[in-house]
Formats: sequence, C-alpha cells, structure tokens
Amino acid sequence: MNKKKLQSEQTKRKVADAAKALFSQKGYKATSIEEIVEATGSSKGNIYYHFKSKEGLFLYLIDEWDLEWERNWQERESLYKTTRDKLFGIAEQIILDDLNHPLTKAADEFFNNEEKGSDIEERIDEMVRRHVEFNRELLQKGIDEGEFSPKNAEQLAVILEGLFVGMSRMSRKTNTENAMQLYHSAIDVFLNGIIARSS
Amino acid sequence: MNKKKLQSEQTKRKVADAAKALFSQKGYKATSIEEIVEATGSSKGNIYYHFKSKEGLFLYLIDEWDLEWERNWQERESLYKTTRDKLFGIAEQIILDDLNHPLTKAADEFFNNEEKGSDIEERIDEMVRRHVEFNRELLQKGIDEGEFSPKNAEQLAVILEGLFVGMSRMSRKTNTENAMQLYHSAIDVFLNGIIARSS
DNA sequence: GATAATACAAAACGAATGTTCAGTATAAAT
DNA sequence: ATTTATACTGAACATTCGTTTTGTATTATC
Repeated sequence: MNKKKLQSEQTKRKVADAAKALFSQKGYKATSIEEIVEATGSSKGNIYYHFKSKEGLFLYLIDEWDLEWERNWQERESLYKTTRDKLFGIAEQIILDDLNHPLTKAADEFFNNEEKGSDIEERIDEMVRRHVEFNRELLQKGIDEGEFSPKNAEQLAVILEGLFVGMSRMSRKTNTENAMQLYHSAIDVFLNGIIARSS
Repeated sequence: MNKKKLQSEQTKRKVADAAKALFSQKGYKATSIEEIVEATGSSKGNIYYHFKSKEGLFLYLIDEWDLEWERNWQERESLYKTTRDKLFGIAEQIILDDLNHPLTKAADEFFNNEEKGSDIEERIDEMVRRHVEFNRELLQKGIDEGEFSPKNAEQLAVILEGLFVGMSRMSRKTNTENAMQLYHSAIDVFLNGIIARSS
C-alpha cells in the first residue's frame, strides 16, 4: 500500500483544491460537479469515489479551511502584543489567507436555509459561534487589561464578526491593497469606538 | 380597459409579493418558479405572461424594493435632526422594513458572479454604489457640521455599508428586539469611533 | 501467478427546473 | 354580434444536475 495510496491522496487533494476555488468564486449551488470534473480532469465517478456527495465535499472543505485558519493564527498570534495589534493581524490573515475569504460566500447560501436542516447549515452555525467566541475572548482580554473601556464583550464580539463579514463583502471586488486599507480603517474606527480614554 | 387591467395588476402584484417573500427566505437559486406557482395559485404560463423570466422578475423586485426604501426614508428623514439620530433611524428602518432585509440574501448570490455578466449583478452593483453614496453624503454632512471628526468620508461610507451588511447577516436568526439592540450597539461603536471630541 | 482490493472512467438515470407553446375563456373594441 | 386583444391554463420541452451503476485497468496481497 504505497504507490496507489499516494496517487489517491493526490487526486483527492486536487479535487478538493479545485472545488474550493470554484465554491469560493461561484458559490455552492452555482458550482456543478461537472465543472469540478472539467477543472480536475477526474471523472464524475471518481469524485464520488473520494467524497460521499457534493454536500460531503463542501463539508470537508469547511472543516479543512477552519482548521487551517486556526493553525495559521496560532503560529502568528505571538507576533502581536496588544489586542489592537492582534485585530490588525487577524484582518491581515483574513485578507492574505485568501482575498475573498474562501467559503464565506458559499456559507452565505446556507446561513438562512430553512430547508430540511442540512448538515452544512449546522456546521456553519457552529463555525460562526466559534468565531464569535474567539472574538469575545480577545476583546475581554483587552477590556481586562484596560486597553478597552468595559462594555458588553459578547455583543462587541458579534459586532466585530459582523464587521469582518461586511468588510469581506465590500472588498470582494478590489485588490489586496485596497482591501487591506479598508479593513485597517474599519478596525481603526471600531477600536476608536471602544478604546479606553484617559480623559 | 378597466376590469381586466385591474385584475391583471392584482395578479401581477400577488406574484411579485410571493416571489419577494420566497426569494428573501430561500435565496434566488433555491426558489423555483414552481414554488411561486404554488404560493400564488397562478399558473406557470401566467407568471411568464407578466414577467419576462425568472431573472426579470427578480430585477423587478430589486428596483421596486430600492425605490420603496428610498420613499420610506424620505418620509422619515425629517424626524431626525442630527446625523447620529439619522443613522439610528436608518437602522430602525432596515430592521422594520423587513427584519431580514428582503433581498440582501438573494443579492449575495449575485455579488460575486463571474458568469456571463448577468443584468442582476450590474443592478446590484449599482444599488450598492447608491447606498455608499448615500452614506457618504450623510457622513460628510456630519463632518461639515462638526459632529464627526474630519476623516475620509468615502471610506467611512464603505465601512458603514459593510457594517450594515454584516449586522444584517448576524441578526438573521434573532428577533426584532435583539436585532435592534445589535444595530444600535454597532452604530454606537461606529459613531464613538468617528465622533468629534471636545477634549 | 491467482485473487482481491483499489482508483478511476463513462454512461445512464431520474428528478428538478426554466421556458415555451397551443389552446381557452373572458373582456374590450368594432 | 363579431372580431380582437388580453389574461390565463396545463402540458410539453429541453437542459442541467446530483447521483448511481457498470465496467476496467492497476496495484497490492496471498
């Protein structure tokens, strides 16, 4: 079990990468298996050999994406000292990781899905909850250390998450540099709005 | 030409209303003509008699929605004096007009569509531009009158639009009251971040 | 070397969907 | 009263899409 397993993993990766790119660009529904076939050269049957279904493929990508994001962040977190700097660092990672926040767009499609509770909606809800919790801890630390004025960290965390979502949306049609500026300004405003004032 | 024309307009309205509700709830792609048929009692053929296509129907709704929004706002604008109050007023209208910002979700689907430049994408881009311009004028006025500290109004306008988009996203699963609180807090932070300080 | 498992291809299937079309009833126009 | 235009129906059409199935070459196992 060597040559075959290796080859197999390579094609699975190729399919996953192509699907990720397509889902990011076109959304979930708008991306067809046929397009993934064309992008990879693999056959339809082969895709279904490696992944249970289209939904399963998407789920796989979400998990992978989120894990990777967390790994990347943990590697970089120590580079930033203040919570302020960390926020800027997060924005930078969001933009650089992939300008268009890979699956955010596709995620939008499921965010409001009253259909027969697909697994995907559940998973995305969980991801958002994790993000908010992540933000909350970050902000709470800033508050505790006197960097920010004491406020409802939970609500601020939701606002911050929304701000990121909104900025991602607004910067989809610009280049990296402009996106960076926009995120930076947005965080500036946000921080300025919650900063502890010595007056 | 009376009784028939009247009846005709009524059914067209009925279709438009049902479609608006469905698109808002499920998104564009996920809403089928068949579902509109079921929701209205009209036949498929009849829908295509009143509207050129599914895309045409959606376009019609976007235009109508935006016009209505602007009318509503112009009626209420005089109720608010400061730019600050106007922002709160806008948030209130966004929430009350329809908690889930009717077509925002569906609009998301087209925001990043690299397909054969559908008319819809164009139209939505234009709508966003108008919103940003609207925000810009509002903020510029606040800056000119000394309410806010002088900053790049254009960029702030984009941030504000993104903030609204993000808040809409984050409040999709809550009730009106919570949404109101969230928007209010978000605007508070935003205003606090750009306010002119007398210190 | 025979057998079994694996990785893949190609075609077919079945359901769903947007759109069109032929036909019909009713109201308006002549 | 007859003709015409309008509002509408229901079935048919053409495609697309996710998924399944059947078959096959290649590699691992014994």
